[in-house]
Amino acid sequence: MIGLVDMNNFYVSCERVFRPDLEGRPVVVLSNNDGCIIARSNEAKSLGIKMGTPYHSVREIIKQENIAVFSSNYALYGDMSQRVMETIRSMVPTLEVYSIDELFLDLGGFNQKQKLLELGQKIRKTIKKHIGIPACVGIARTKVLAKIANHQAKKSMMHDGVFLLEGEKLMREYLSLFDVADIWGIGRNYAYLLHSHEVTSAEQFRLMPENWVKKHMTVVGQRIWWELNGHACLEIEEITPHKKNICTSRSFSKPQTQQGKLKEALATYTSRAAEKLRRQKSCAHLLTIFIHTNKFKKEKYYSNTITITLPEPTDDTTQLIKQAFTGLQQIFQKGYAYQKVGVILSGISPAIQKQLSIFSPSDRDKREMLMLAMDTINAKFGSDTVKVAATGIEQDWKMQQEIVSPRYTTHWKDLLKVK
DNA sequence: TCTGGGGTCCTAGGACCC
DNA sequence: TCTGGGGTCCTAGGACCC
Repeated sequence: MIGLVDMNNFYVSCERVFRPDLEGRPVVVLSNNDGCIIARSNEAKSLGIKMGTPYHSVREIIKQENIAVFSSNYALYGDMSQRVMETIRSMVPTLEVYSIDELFLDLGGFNQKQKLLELGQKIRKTIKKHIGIPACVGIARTKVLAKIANHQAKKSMMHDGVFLLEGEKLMREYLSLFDVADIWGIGRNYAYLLHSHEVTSAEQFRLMPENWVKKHMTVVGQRIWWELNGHACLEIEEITPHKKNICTSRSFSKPQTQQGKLKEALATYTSRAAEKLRRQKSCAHLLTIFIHTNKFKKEKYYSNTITITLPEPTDDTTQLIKQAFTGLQQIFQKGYAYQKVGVILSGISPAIQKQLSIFSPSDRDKREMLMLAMDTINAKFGSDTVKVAATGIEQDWKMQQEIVSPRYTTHWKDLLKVK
């Protein structure tokens, strides 16, 4: 059996751990740059606030209903997530961290209904007690079914936050009521396709001919179909594979026209991307830069992208920034107000297999030491304690985060004061 | 005024090789 | 008239996820 633990309204719940006064009050969390709503408390959901709504379009109702608003605080959410994962790992040894607020459990050994439900409850109670985050648990034979079971656990508190979806009769009953569009792996386009063939429930999809599914939805759809029919084809992946692409980008707080500002931002994002690269002990040999103006504006839209093949795979921040700048030079055009710049590292290989070119800089060892020193200092004293000068001092292009909560758990100066 | 960011997998088609 | 067969690698685009 497979379990899916999913934190309830995770970002909102993280904020509430340190602000218990917000319990019962509607709360929302905004995306980077305070752009969209990306998390909502149940109260906010019932007020009709939709996921992904631009903040500015709901200002009125936020005021009227006295909704608490937070900028996103990933330092906090990431740390809280790790704590939850570690806590659960001590109870169930085989698990897959699927996202910041979700994990799959391998419950292979457990088969008794009662035992499964008890374990689910124990997990919920422990993370609520130890970390303060509420969660629900869905249990079923496959990942896709566990996802559906989790929906059910969340939907009605009748089940006390744990739902076991097992047995032909129960499956038929719940899958008939479950919208095909809400199945994990069925997105907007497939939902549209299925609806146009009068398939609206998960049960109807499960009864479609396999050939039809394969033909119209490729093997991806076929796997979902199998999973829905109780045959597991998606395994628990305990080890997170190394990333094949690493992307860092942000929108500016205000549109930027000067190349100098874009360079600062680009150097900053490249530094971040290089850190991610070194953390997974990899090197990249392709570097892509993209820039674009705001497509929602009336002014003429410009966007461009360039991919540079690096002379040799590298994880060196200064090398990457140098290449990024030459790329920017080529796609930057005067006279536009840019909204965003970003960098993507790809062609990723393990750092040990570095393929040295004959032109490789002779001070390689020194550079490696430098990166190691930077990472060590920044890990100990906080991000950006030391950084490359090209990232700028003022950074007045930086994204807007007006209502961000303290980083309670990761920065000494933000530690919660009790008295 | 104001619209997030970071990923994965699959397929088809072209270039190229022997 | 008639124009091989079997592969690999790469890329773009489409689908999806949180």
